[in-house]
Amino acid sequence: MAELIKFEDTVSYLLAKVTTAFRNSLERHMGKIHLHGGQIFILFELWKQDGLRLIDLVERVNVAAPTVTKMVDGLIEIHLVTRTKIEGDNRSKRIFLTEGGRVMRGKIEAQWLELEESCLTGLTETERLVLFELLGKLRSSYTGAPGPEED
Amino acid sequence: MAELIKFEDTVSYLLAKVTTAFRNSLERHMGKIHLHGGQIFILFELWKQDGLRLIDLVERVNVAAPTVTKMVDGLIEIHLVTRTKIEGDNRSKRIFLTEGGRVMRGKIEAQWLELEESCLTGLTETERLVLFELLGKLRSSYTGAPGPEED
DNA sequence: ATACAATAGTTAGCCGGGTAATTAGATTTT
DNA sequence: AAAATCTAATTACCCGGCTAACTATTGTAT
Repeated sequence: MAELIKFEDTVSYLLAKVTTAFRNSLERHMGKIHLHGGQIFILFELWKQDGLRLIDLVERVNVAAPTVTKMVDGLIEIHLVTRTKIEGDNRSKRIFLTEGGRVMRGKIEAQWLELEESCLTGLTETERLVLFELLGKLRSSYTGAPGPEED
Repeated sequence: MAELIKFEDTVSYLLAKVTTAFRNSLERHMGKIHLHGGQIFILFELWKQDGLRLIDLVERVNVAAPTVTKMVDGLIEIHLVTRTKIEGDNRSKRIFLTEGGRVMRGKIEAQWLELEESCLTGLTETERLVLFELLGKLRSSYTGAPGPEED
């Protein structure tokens, strides 16, 4: 008879629990400044380089195109970005920060620091560094390896 | 002038990226056996104790009641569980595994091990242990601390 | 010029999370 | 007994992810 896995003893199990908890915490923190958790990743990229096309955001944020469309829709509704046609290519559109979108950075940074602190309480400085390192490895193990496609 | 945060250098940023990557990987692995990523956490609990009420699953899985309702709906559709009224309290219902639901455990364990290995490739045994430890601390920092509620 | 292929973006619809409001039944208070 | 409260579950609706399919436009081949 096959022996049973203790799911709770796997990294994947803990990852599942931690990731939903983190998403909730992110949403709660950003909700305090009337934003949603996903939108800020669009802003992160626009702060680095304004006027990106949707497809550029898709590459940089690493989520699917329809997801970016919806996030941008939300940001347009609250007047943090605009979406304008490109001259020379009627397919593309550029997304630009509004003044409000630029100003929002301060509030988001404040919430981000709170978020960071709230999830790292209880960890020593060394543990934080190690965690950062390991999460980085996890990330690249996902993005790097395409994974088996057999069905 | 306020100095700008490098969001990419925070644990929260990496956590966000790992979160979506992990969720995608989970969905892809479970999709291979025609399941969805959230449903298995219901099964985990029913394998430990069959016949739980919805509210019991809410506590154990740690997601909101409507989410559990939807997951159970999905599991009923594919005939892995049933939902039956309780005698003595017409508000509650118990969720029971079907034979198919019990048999599915083997397939899920296989996919789970693949998932685990795919995300841990590139980590040494020591790193895996440390990661497990740190994720455990993260988890309890979320579940343990209610967090500030000031608005 | 015409046909075909590639690209940019959106729409539709699904699951996983959430909150708010609702229904129905059980309990408690008066 | 009647009213009020609490509890269990569902429904409706939101955002964050996805895939598939569709619209337009641009580019390329014939």
